[in-house]
Amino acid sequence: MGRVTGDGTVGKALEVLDQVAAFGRPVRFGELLAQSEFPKPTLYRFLQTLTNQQMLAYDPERQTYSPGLRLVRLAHTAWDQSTLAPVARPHLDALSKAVGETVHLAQLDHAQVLYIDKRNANNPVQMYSQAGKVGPAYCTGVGKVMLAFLDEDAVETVIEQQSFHVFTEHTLDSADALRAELSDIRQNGYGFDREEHEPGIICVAMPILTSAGRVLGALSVTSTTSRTNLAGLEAYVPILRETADKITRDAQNWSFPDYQTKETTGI
Amino acid sequence: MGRVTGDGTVGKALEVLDQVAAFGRPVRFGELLAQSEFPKPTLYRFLQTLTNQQMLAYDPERQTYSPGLRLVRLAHTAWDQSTLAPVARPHLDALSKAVGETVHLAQLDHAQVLYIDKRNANNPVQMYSQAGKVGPAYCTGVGKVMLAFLDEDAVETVIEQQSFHVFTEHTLDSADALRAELSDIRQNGYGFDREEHEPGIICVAMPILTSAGRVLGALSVTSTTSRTNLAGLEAYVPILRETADKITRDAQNWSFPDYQTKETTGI
DNA sequence: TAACCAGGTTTCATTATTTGAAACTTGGTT
DNA sequence: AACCAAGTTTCAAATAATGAAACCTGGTTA
Repeated sequence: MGRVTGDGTVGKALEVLDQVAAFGRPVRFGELLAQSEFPKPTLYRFLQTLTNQQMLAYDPERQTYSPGLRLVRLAHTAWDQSTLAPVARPHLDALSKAVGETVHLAQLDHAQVLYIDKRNANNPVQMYSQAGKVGPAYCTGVGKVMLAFLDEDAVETVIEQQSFHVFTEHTLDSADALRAELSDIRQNGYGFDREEHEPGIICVAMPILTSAGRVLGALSVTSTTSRTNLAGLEAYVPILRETADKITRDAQNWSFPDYQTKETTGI
Repeated sequence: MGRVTGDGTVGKALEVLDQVAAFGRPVRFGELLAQSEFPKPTLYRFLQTLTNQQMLAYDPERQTYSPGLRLVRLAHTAWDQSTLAPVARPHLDALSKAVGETVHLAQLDHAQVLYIDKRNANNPVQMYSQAGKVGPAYCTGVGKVMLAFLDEDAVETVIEQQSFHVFTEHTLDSADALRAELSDIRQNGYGFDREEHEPGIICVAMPILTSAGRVLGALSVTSTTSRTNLAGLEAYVPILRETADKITRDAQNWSFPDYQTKETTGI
């Protein structure tokens, strides 16, 4: 009965779009209907509209829907305009060259980590495969360092939304464990992923903050337990900090909020 | 009065989204209003809804809208599911290594070229910067080879939509010039960009076709007139053809339409 | 200080669109 | 030939979108 989506028709249509994307593979009308809150003709019309609008692609051969090319076009602008990526790019390149390990740039989106850019030391390139990918905040290096520097009520809101799904034996599995970890991170100024998300995978992560202390994003250097250990990764902290500082500075000169106050903007 | 967008409210909202993206920079309400066909409160509400839905990001400091992070998330799925990129990736890597020049993968979207992936020989990575970018079909190598292998009525539809803006002294500036060029390309099986889009920039391009001859996309190797010439680029035709064939084959094994007939799918 | 103004936001009766139960098609199967 | 699952269309009722006008609000000018 009550409102389900908010934001009227547009919100509902976008919910359908998310639903299609969530399948992660081309999906049939019936499959969507089975788990849709919308009645048949309503869902049908949304799919038609979204397909018309190229937000979905329809394969008539297989009668399946997938996210459409218009999203790729739009995301190009979004990535270039609403993320740290363009500002961070040269610094990420330099960091990658210096450390010779996989490097990530991430931002917080809702209560999740959104990967924005990546440098893969060994087989270079790859990437869109990673950019746009989302991951859990409570068990990744970048996620935890971003949470650590949110203000107190924001962090609680985000903590409530974590699933605390246990991926490995090291995964933090409760809000309290996470709070303790965040407190440590605030002390140190950086954090680790101690095989919390994937066995054998470890990383050091550094937040990117504005001069006012607001969280912009995070950087990390990732490796494996077979190649190094946490102490080894900790050696990257200075260069990570420098890189983060440079990104902060460039973001300031570019156009990020929280920077140019009314006074400096004025005239 | 008459319908403007089709697709009702959702179509209108997406039109606003496009309008914001088209600015290519954070944009204020007033600027949008000035060139919007919607009255003030209507535009206002669309912006609110889209912002709510994270399709737009609002910067309260500067009172500006930009495309939002939700697009980046959604595009990740779209790129991975509705483009040739995941199938082509290893072949593009190999091609890039072999030729040591910049390599592009593109698809046709509306009447435009949509760049899907890229390998930059010298400074590797970059990319999302390119992936999602659109370009003209009538004056790029990838654009022309894709047009050349469309069926006759499809190609005419697309030709009608070309702007024939003159970028350089070599730009094809009429439908007839383009038709002649496409005919040549059909003969050869591949095409060139002879500094038609940017002075000094040349490329060889190869279409990627299904076994039934339908256009899936195109590959190109790009260089500069200071480093090589068309004859030099033509040497890459064999490896381009091989690469395109491999992509065709893999696309077949993966899941592209026009391939698995009811018989092979059915059991 | 007061009047003014541009840019942005809200109201609310009118209008147009969305909604979904039910009926209908279609292609494939018993 | 009857049946069935999956997808598509209809149409009156319910709902949401619309936009002219009024209203804020912070900054600027007289």
